[in-house]
Amino acid sequence: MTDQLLSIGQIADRVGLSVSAVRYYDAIGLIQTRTRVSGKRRFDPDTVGRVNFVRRAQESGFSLEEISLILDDTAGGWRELVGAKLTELHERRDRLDVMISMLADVQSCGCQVVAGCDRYERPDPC
Amino acid sequence: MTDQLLSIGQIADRVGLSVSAVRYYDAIGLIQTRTRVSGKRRFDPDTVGRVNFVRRAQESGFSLEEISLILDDTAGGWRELVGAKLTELHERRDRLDVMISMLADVQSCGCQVVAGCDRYERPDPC
DNA sequence: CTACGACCTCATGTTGACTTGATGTCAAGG
DNA sequence: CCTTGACATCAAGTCAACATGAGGTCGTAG
Repeated sequence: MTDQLLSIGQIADRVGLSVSAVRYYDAIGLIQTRTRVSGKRRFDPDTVGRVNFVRRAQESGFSLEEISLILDDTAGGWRELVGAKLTELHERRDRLDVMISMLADVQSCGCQVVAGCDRYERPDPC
Repeated sequence: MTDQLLSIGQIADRVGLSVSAVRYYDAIGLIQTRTRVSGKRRFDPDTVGRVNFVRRAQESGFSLEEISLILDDTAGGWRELVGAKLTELHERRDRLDVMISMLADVQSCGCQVVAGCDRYERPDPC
């Protein structure tokens, strides 16, 4: 066994990120280097889970700064933040639904070019 | 009546964008200046609808370049593009749902700090 | 001994979607 | 006639989230 600490390359591999991205996360304090072995970073294994969370949160539109706040806030303020974000995500999903049906609508019309089609504005046929 | 063409300021007001943003859209060919009156841009009124579409599409994660393609492609390729985007949007919505339930889950746990909570990784309680 | 691969730092480049600043033009109102 | 406000151009700045490149350090394999 290689000790349970992970190198930056191992972290990168396990989460599907580049080494430089992981280094960046470290630099901005999103993750923490547990210790160094002759200058090289060694991470706690649970960093993998943390970074995976980061990636999922990013996909949902959170900035790295927001994610940092949510993950590490110890004052309890994160609950409020998460609540606000949830509202935002619900709105986002609603808009996404609108967009989806609108696109589906546009796609199923007979128009040659979308710019000339009114389905992207009104619900009536072209 | 002021003639039906709109100034850049009027466009900006109606879509809730800055004048410089509209100018930018013009510069990259996303919208078109119909004509100029002593150097000043005059737009077709339907530009408003077009820009509104642009904003909505942006909210759903399209880049301006993609939006341009979708709006103006005359070769019919846009249908395919829109189809691909629809698939993408569905995936996005699914991930959003996952994220929403995960966040809701995390929020409703008793943890002091999210980083120490495992709900963002597994479905079991903290 | 040397080469290699993985790591290091620090500085700078990249992309998208704008914004900001400097400087100039133009028509209308007082 | 002069000022004002809306417009114009062009260059450069901004922000996030990295990527890239130069130059140096390690430990190990051959």
